[in-house]
Amino acid sequence: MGHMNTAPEPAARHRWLTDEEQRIWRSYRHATTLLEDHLDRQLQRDAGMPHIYYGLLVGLAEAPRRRLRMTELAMQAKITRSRLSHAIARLEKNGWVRREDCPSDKRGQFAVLTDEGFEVLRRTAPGHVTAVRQALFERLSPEQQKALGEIMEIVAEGLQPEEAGADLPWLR
Amino acid sequence: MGHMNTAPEPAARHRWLTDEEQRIWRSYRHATTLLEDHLDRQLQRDAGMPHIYYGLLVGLAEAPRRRLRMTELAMQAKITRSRLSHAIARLEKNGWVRREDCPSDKRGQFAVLTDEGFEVLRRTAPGHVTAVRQALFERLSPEQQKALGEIMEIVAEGLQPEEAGADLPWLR
DNA sequence: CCTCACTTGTTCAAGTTTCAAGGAGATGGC
DNA sequence: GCCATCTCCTTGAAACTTGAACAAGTGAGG
Repeated sequence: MGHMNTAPEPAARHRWLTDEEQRIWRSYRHATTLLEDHLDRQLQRDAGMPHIYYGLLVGLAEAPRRRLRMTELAMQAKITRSRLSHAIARLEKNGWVRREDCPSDKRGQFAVLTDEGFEVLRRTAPGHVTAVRQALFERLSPEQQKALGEIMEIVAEGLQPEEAGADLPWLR
Repeated sequence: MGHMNTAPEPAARHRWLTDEEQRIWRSYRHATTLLEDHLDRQLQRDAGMPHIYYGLLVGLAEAPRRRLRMTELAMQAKITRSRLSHAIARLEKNGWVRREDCPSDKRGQFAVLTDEGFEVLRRTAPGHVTAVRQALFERLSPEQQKALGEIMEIVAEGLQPEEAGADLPWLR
């Protein structure tokens, strides 16, 4: 919206990125794009699904009784309920997930990992881990790995959809 | 492919991630997902296009005569030609980009940033830079910024589609 | 009870991305 | 010149994502 020098926001907020910051930002964009594409293709090829769908199966596999309410799964995967609904429909068609009604809340649905889904995971997880290891961990020193973890934690913390904004409801 | 203990690859390659590595990997996934979603919504709201499309306009704005061959633009943005073709079609419909034939190669097309497209960029760039700054740079110490740049450069280097694999053609 | 506000999950339509296929032009050997 | 082959870019269909709208259910306060 605001775009001129005397806009509502202080001028300091409109300052450009320094050359160094631009360089860092470009590297970030470049690397994250390449890595996501790489893993997406790896999983599409080896497991027949995109990375995000794989993450859903992992989420279910780690949950008690291998099931999670739709909303919980959506939050854990950081996607909208709508997107999850479509995704589960597809995974259900594959036979890897099954829906179950929630007895205590008639609106609720559980997404349940089937044995077949678990099997897919068991079969493809090693290859996926290898891909992550080769692309990331094998290339970074222990110090860099530690730094990366800290940095990403800070960034994520600043963007939490709920926790951070919950006490400032008037902002949205 | 391989999935049992005595598979073609050495057992060492199948070792799981340590707890620490898993923590780092989760933070990475979490942060990059949130940041991309955040910027995508910011640009969809303020500029009426997804982040990647915005990046295409920036690429054109920085090019000599504000134009680039389709293939060059696709490489710079790290997307397929097909995807670019669809994207440019949409941006053309918005009046922000125009196609021009290449005189020296009749197969070739230039994507050219229109004045209107440049204007959109001029109007929305400050807000975008602010979003990046707030989400990333304002939260990291100078040392962390430096580390992030180095890490991302290393990761990107290992995933270059062409440069890196070109001398190992038998791998793909 | 009843009602109003909220939550849960789905659906629809529009937009985006992917993949395979293909038209058209360039290139290089013969 | 001619042919096979490669490159440039587009196309179409299927898969995936998004945001708004919605039906159904919950729950707190009267």
